[in-house]
Amino acid sequence: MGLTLDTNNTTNISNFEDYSKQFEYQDQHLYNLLFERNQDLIKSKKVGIASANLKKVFESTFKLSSKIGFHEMSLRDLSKDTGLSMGGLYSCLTKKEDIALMVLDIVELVSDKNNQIALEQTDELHSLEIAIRSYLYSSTILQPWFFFLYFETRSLSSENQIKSKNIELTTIATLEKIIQSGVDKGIFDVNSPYFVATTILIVLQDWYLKPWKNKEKNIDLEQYSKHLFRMVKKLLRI
Amino acid sequence: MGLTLDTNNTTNISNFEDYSKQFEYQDQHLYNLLFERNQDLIKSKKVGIASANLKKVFESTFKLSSKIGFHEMSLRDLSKDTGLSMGGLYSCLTKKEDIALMVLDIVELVSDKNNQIALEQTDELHSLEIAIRSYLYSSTILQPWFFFLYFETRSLSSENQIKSKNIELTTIATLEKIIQSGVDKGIFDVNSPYFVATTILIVLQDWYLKPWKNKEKNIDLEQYSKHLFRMVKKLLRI
DNA sequence: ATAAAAAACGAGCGCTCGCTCTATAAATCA
DNA sequence: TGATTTATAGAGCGAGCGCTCGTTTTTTAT
Repeated sequence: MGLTLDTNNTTNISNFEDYSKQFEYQDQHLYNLLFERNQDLIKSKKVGIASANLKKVFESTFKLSSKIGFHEMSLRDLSKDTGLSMGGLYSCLTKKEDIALMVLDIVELVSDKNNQIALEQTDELHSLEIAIRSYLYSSTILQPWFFFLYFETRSLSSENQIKSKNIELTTIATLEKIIQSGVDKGIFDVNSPYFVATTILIVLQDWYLKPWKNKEKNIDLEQYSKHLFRMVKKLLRI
Repeated sequence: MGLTLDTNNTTNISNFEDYSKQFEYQDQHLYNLLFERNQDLIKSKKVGIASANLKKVFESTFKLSSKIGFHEMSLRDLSKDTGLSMGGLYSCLTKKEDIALMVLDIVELVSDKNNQIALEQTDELHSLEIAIRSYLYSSTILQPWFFFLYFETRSLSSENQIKSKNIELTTIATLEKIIQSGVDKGIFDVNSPYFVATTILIVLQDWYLKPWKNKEKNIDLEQYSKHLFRMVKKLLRI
């Protein structure tokens, strides 16, 4: 806070490496942010200790729950894998569900930012490219977070399930809005902007939900991004 | 068995109503089939009683687990919702996981049949249309089954997780094979048959995974099917 | 060096889980 | 009708759950 350098809005989105360098929701920054945004849940006083523990908690949670699910992962499993005692765990949590809540918070934050960046552009095709890249890049860096939220939404309260669902609907609506704008200008030719928007989103999701599919086929991030953008242009008759 | 009339291979796939009439994996037939295929797990001797109980078990399981997840659904919840006692439940199960195993079995069976039908066709574009329709139609009738398997694969043993994953990979491979065949004949023009195949699959999955999205937008099965097929033609430059 | 504050520890609490098992009821057969 | 098989009931079992809390260890301030 205060010293963050990239409050300017010229987000570099042309390649993953540069994007990754200026992406603020990762590593130390991410866990410090979690500490700041959840001080009501966290007993620890010092940011350094709390965020080190949070780091362990999330890394182990993603590791364990990706195989067996969040509910099947016990806090004793988590304690063993993090190396923290039960007390240690509960110094940065008030209850198990808090883990899922914090994931929701971060994914929501990043998704909103992605949508916002896409809508700032003036050229519609470029806008779609920006949307695709920022979504792919951020969900690559935060893959376990996006994956977790998708599969564990049902572990949340119904209020928060709606919140999670709305992240998806908002992104579709953002894409649809851009496409519709291009249709209105006569740049795009498409029957159903909604169908194209929802298709883009699920292809974006497939990237972080089933990374093994692309690993098996040796498709890397840049190839995937180009495939998708080429597909979008076909669907929009560009 | 024996009296099933549609062992001929002229499966009617041109509209949902006709397809639904001759689709054998539903209602009484489905639960009788489950009884026959899992007699090692089922204590009940009489098919009528066993399949009536299985029907209750699966309907309640899908209802309860779709909201909170399979593992979070306790057998006491299930007992209450089905109206069966614990003993009644365990007359058609040997353990909770059996429910998930039987879902895997049915979805695998139906998916294999879908792939087989698609590969029987000679014309590639028609073949894709058949694949899309049969997948959409069957997953509409068995929506809770397909949905359950997708979200509860992680409740299965790692051996069965692989089985579940392979259903998906086999379907993609089937679609890719058809597309590649069309490319070889010069009918289709496409960069990556695999990418188109995987995109088709995830759009098919979106239909049964997020039915509320299409309900909200008043998109029915026929519209969805046409949208998807039109998209496929665009991607294949037809 | 000493006192105060913060963090880590982990046994243990109350409870719910999947599952079993015996007693009872219902259906089927002789 | 009586005998036998089949199905249902649901209390109870041990294990494991999320979470707490008195205690100990470590850090920080004086």
